[in-house]
Amino acid sequence: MEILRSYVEQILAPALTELGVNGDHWKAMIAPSRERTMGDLSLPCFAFAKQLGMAPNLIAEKLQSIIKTTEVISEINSTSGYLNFKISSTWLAKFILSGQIRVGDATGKYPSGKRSVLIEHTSANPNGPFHVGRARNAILGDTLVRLHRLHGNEVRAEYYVDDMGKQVAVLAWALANLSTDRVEEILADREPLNESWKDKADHERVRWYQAAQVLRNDDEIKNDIEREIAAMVHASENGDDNVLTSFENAYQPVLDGMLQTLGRLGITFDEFTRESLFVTNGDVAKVMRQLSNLEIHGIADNGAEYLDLGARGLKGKTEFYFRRGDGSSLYATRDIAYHIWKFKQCENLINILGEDHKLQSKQVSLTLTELGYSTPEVLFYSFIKLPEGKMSTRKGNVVFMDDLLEEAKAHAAQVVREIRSDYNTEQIDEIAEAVGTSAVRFNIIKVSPDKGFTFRWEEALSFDSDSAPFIMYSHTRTRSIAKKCHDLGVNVAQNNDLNLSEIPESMYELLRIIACHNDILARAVEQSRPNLFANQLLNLANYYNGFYRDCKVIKDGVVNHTFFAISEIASKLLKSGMIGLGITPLEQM
RNA sequence: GGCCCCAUAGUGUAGCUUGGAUAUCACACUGGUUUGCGGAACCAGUAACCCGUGUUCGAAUCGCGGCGGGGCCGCCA
Repeated sequence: MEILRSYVEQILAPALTELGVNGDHWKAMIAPSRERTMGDLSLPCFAFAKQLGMAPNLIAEKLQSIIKTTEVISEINSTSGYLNFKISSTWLAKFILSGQIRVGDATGKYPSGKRSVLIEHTSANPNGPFHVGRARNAILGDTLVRLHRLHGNEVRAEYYVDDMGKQVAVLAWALANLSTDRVEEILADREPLNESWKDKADHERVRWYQAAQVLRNDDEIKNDIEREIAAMVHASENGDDNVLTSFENAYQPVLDGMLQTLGRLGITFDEFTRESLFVTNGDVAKVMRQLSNLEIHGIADNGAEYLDLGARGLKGKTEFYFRRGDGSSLYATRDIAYHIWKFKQCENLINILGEDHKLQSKQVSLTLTELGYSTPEVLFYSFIKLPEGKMSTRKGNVVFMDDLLEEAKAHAAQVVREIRSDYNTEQIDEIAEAVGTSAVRFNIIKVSPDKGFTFRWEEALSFDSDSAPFIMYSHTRTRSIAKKCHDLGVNVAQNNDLNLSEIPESMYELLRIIACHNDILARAVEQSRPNLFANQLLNLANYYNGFYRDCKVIKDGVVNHTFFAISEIASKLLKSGMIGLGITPLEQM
């Protein structure tokens, strides 16, 4: 609870001086109390023991006896070497009711101009539909975009489109050379295309991609195919317009289909940047010339060039190749050109990458440093597995995001139908869509990014626990109460009608969690850990429910203005926080 | 084989940077309350620091060594 910090320091300073503690290094030691019942901020006294020749618990007790409570700090206690400070409920209520807690807006309407960041996320190869593993990137990335905006940062969300290279070439080759019948013949032993997606290009065209992958393993013809594909790749890397156009015709409908899926999850981008740009505009050639002049530069027998990053602390395989023997560039080389370009757009970069990109990302960063540029922050995430092993678009053992969203929606509709028999089909459909997509997002962001997990249908479709629907329901309840107040002719709580003489425990608890709300948001943003804020929103919803139980906003047809004002503040924080996580706030559900 | 990441109750998670309280919070589970300003609610209880070792008055936290899970080690992307 950072709002309390300066007040604690203020009363602590003279007391510590009196005891004989000099300097202000103790300020850094003040930390949130471990348990809420003890206090809000605590000072561990162990570090003073040696200097003062006193036991820590005696120091804490001594300090407690010296320090007097204030209007802000209503309780000071000492337990086993800790001095605990608890915030005054009355002061806190006044503070919060005076509107001093920033609500924020995750859609970016009210940037504070604090910081401007360019977040690149997703950037999936446009060769097939999203499966839940690939979608972790998009969901984490988009949530980070939203949380930065909620925090007040200006954000540009960017998708780097891989419009050249082998994966796209394979797709283009297949579409040009294989008939529909031929594709189905090759994939005869696999699951057929799900009828629901037969007009969605990402689902449709991935079969061409998969069929081509099968043929590339066929000993009789693979050499011919490989030669044709290599020629296309080579041409694309030299900026051949015809080939790049054929690539675009192949992948763009696929990308559109993929973006349609993301759109359903509320994920959009401000900018799409194509990899080929840096080949055609000469940036890549320029970067390669610069790299060739570096001290750590080396040349292989066939003319391929690399940097020896071992000289810069890289362990394991230290040669980082940036130019092939035939003079063409590699993916990482183009990525360096892309980063240099990104730094011209914005000085703070964040990338969201799968853990398989760790080495690559390290190589890019070391090289950028070598060239005198700064480096991006990177959020790495582990993969989502299936109980039977890892997912692979190539092999076809995946759970498609489109299928998951449909299942989640169907499940949500079933629950709503049971609970709200009076809703019509249209209402149920709208609620089910919001609940289904929100639940899917939340189940992914509540897990720490660096931990892998196994996808289970049962868990993905579970709404009854620590889930988005729980938060959504609390928010809906706040709206329902506000509507009732409105019906009673009370639209806004009257400030002069507030009564703070008696503050119930559960209201105090809600106020305390509200007071920490933006501390948690700041930490989630600074450390790129959306799961921290997901947990905060769950807590907020929980404490609101406790408040709701004990503090009746409307009793016997009369509105309690104090409770109503608190309820409305919680409602706003819930709503802005939900949008920050990509959960859809509803008026009724 | 080499390098990197992860490991806290049944599940998820905080704490680890800067060692110090009875290890946080939520869900699940068990028991209870309650017919509600929306019960998708509330209250209570059970339950965990991967193993070993070192440093220390004190280790979830720091060092070393293991086990387990994941990733990487292409002139692929």
